[in-house]
Amino acid sequence: MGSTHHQIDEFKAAALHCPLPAAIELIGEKWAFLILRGALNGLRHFEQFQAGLGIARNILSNRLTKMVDGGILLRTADPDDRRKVVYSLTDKGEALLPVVLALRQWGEDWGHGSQEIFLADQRDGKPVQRVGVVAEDGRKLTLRDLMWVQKGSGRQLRHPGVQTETGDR
Amino acid sequence: MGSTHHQIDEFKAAALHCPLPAAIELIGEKWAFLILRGALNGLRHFEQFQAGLGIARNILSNRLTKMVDGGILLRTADPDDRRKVVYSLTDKGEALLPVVLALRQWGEDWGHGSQEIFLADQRDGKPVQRVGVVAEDGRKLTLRDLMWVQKGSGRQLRHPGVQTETGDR
DNA sequence: GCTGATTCGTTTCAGTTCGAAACTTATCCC
DNA sequence: GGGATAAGTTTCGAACTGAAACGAATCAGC
Repeated sequence: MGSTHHQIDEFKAAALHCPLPAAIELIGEKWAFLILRGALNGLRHFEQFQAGLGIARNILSNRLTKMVDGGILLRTADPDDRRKVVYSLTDKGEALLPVVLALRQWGEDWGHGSQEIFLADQRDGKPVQRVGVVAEDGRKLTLRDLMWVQKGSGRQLRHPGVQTETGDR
Repeated sequence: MGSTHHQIDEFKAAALHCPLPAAIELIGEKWAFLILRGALNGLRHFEQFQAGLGIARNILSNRLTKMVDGGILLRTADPDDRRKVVYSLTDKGEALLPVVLALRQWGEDWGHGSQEIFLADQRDGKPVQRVGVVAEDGRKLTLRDLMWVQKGSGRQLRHPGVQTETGDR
């Protein structure tokens, strides 16, 4: 039972209650994420998503159903044209905006296609701040500034990222 | 050519230069994202990822290679044990922390497994702020507070999310 | 230096998912 | 009524996934 196994166990224990795997089941998939981006940008109908994203119709149908079931999208009949269905974001879906924007900014930063467009505050037209991890006092934090703390006890658990290397013996 | 097609064209034009699809190719996939989470939490070796995530070995191998090729992970020989390989996050990989944290917070907010652990500032042990979209003046913004603006021209392009409904005729 | 265990993969193969195209149903417009 | 449009569903070959077995290199003990 060396350092390695202890670390895996600790990780697995923490992962048991981690909300990430469930979240990833819902939107941690190429098309689901692109559908979400489309919805955030105003796409609302099946044909819009299909033509806009270039996704196969059966896959689109499948993903929309999953996202509706997952509470991200709302499926309603279009009152103006009953052939159409309106897929609109729920509050839960809109709450994913920071995730999408964070990934978008990351992509811009690291050269995955730059952009001649930016997201701005409607009130004054000024660009929004970068999404980031911010301390209570406003300092921008990086991985090495962070630690996990257990609620209640306040016990410090582990530094994410930085290794203790020869930690236990 | 009604409102619908115009909207698709506009979306597709914007999507052409959007960094998201490329970013999603790299980490917009269940296992890649979980590997990233593992790496952010200190996993470094093949066996750690395999046992910690419960991923099939061939898939893990494939994903690690893609993430190394994508510049998110660095593959180095372990100097202390040449059987081992160290997978460590590059700066580009660490820069994904806000994305992971944003998704984690979203999962917590919307009931995908709560957590008795929180991420804190090492300096004072206080929890980090919520990740979000913030205006230049510090106001927290929602989808309806935003608009796209073209760089240079300053031309306002579209409100994300909210529809003009009967916009063009 | 021999033996067995560990680490990081690769190979194999059955099962699942994906995707392009054709098809179906309901609705709209004229 | 007739043609077009919207939202799917069906079909079927290609691609991907995952469990298990296998393989090469290294290590630790003796």
